[in-house]
Amino acid sequence: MSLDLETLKKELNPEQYRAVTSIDGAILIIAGAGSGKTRVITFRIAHMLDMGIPQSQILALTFTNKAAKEMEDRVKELTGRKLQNLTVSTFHAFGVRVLRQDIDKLGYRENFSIYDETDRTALIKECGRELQFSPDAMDIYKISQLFSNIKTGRKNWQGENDMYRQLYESYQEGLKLFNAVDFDDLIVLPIKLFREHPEVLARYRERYKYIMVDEFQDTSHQQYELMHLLADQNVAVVGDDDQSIYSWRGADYQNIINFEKDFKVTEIRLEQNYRSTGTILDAANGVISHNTNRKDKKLWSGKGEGKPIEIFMPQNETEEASFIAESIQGIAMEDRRKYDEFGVLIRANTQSRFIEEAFLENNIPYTMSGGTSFFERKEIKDVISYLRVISNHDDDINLLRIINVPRRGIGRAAIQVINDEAENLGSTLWTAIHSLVHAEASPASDVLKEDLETFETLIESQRQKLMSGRGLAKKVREMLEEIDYKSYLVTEYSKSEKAVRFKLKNIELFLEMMERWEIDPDNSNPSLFNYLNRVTLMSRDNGDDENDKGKVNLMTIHASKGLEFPVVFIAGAEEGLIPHQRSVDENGGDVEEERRLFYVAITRAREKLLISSCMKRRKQMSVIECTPSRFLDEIPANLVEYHEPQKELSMEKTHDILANMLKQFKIPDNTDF
DNA sequence: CGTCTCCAGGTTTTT
DNA sequence: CCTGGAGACG
Repeated sequence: MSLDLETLKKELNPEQYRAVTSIDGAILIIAGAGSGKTRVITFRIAHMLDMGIPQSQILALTFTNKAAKEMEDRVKELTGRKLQNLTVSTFHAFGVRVLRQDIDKLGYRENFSIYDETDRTALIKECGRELQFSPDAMDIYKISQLFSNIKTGRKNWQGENDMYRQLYESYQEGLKLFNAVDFDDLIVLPIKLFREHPEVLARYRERYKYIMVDEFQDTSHQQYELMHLLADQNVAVVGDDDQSIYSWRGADYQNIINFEKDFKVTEIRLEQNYRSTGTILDAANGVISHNTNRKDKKLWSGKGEGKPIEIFMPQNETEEASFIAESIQGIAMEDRRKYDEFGVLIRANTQSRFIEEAFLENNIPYTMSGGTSFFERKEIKDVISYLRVISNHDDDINLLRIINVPRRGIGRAAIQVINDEAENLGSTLWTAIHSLVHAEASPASDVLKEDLETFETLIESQRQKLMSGRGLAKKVREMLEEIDYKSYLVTEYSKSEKAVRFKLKNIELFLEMMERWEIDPDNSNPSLFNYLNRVTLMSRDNGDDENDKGKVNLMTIHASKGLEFPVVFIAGAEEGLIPHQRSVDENGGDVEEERRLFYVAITRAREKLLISSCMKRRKQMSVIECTPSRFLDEIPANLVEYHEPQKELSMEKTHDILANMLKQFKIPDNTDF
């Protein structure tokens, strides 16, 4: 398509047109939900290219791989160009790019490992053991969060935190020794690099003249800092403070205010919603208006009023699941909709289990994105760990993971020996193993020596193969055969043949994905190192694909941001789930972020929105009575069609809840059930 | 010393 | 369901 101004004027509304054609200077685009944000961004890039700006000067930063990929695809489609020099990437992936070039200046070696949450916890545990922290005193999850906050400057050492200071230092030393970086480092280290080496920064500033940041409300201070360092003057950020849902990860939509302070900003507001019916939009507006701390917006829709929002109250999560499955089948039939037009949104991954079961039972194809990510499955992690060790011998954490998988006689006592040796040498485990095998006076027994040598030879020979030449997937397949991973799975899961088959299938899937990546013509360098970096950053994102066509989309609300579906179910709209109990507890009763989350969920829907709130739900081992989410009360009652519970199973309590709901919603007389 | 077996306990959201 | 630990066995 030619993108002369005439065409743009026709294709876009006046505000969108302004956003697309304002290329110079600092622009803040406040883009309400469904206001055509992605369209604006892609047109903007296409327009810049059309104006003769070289693609290499453009840097577009997003938060998820999905968003980055979508943006890139859409620009390519729109311009019909290959655009191999256009940089569209997540903040973290951009960090990797920077570090890949110059990490040696920070004292790391170039084949560094990136540690995901699993590796990170393993390392913290390891350090904790060395420092003799009692295991009970360690809430790993909390410590991990604390470390993240410390590293990104959100918290200082004070009060009771201080007891973990030594642990943190040991954690940091570990990372450095293993030549590994964690997710926070991917932002923090580039900043450090740019600060300490202005000549490196200058190179990037010279190259990227036009910067764009999507989902700006989700930037952390660090990410803002990184952007600020890079940005000269032409920087456009796009965001919506009402959709800020990552504050627990350091996102701070106050960055919008910082941005206005640090740059001479032109603000453009996109307030026309092209996505949802009037009913859905009014519901969303009704909910979000209860938040006090926000930029006031008036989103409006040109679409008709649409159908009312339906609220259901299943007895429990099993019934909720089958209700959702059956409704999807019903609506698909009645409205002639394909399965991929449905989105089922949940607050927590744990909710997925029952819904997945119901889908399986009813033969509904679905994809679940998020959850225990594919790449975090044990069998996949094992393969990746092998590759990591092969790529970076000093990666102790991954070495420990696979040194006895499949079992090769290197158990706890052997590892103790290796550990001691490493401590003596002040080295990594790999070096210690080498020393134990080859040193004259080795503290290792002959048997152990032999086992260790076999392991060392295995890794070395695989390294020879995998680090050069093509055919990565094929070589990995051969490696798995050599270690006979299949037999390992068979013995390990001897009780469940089904589990074995499932795991083998996952590995097969993994290898196929790897192969596809490898032969992708856009992929200029299919090396092992590049693959590993990519895979770690992808960890949560499913390998999306064409695979999802024709399937119901099941996902957390967080994962649904930026997406839309003709029909949306929100499951588990109960107090304690949304707003989540932990969020309420941790924020001293402040539920504004949870409300934004609910707002995001509602605004995913184009035409039809169904919400369910269970009467009871299993929680840990017991069944608890549930109260409908307070946010349901914030939806204007005239937009809602309320369905009574289908079966009268329980007693007074149910009636109380019902009576409450009746008061809120004034059931229309024609609710027949 | 390594492996196997069995049981308990635990799940907010993600790059 | 899946991990991690304790304890028995070879």
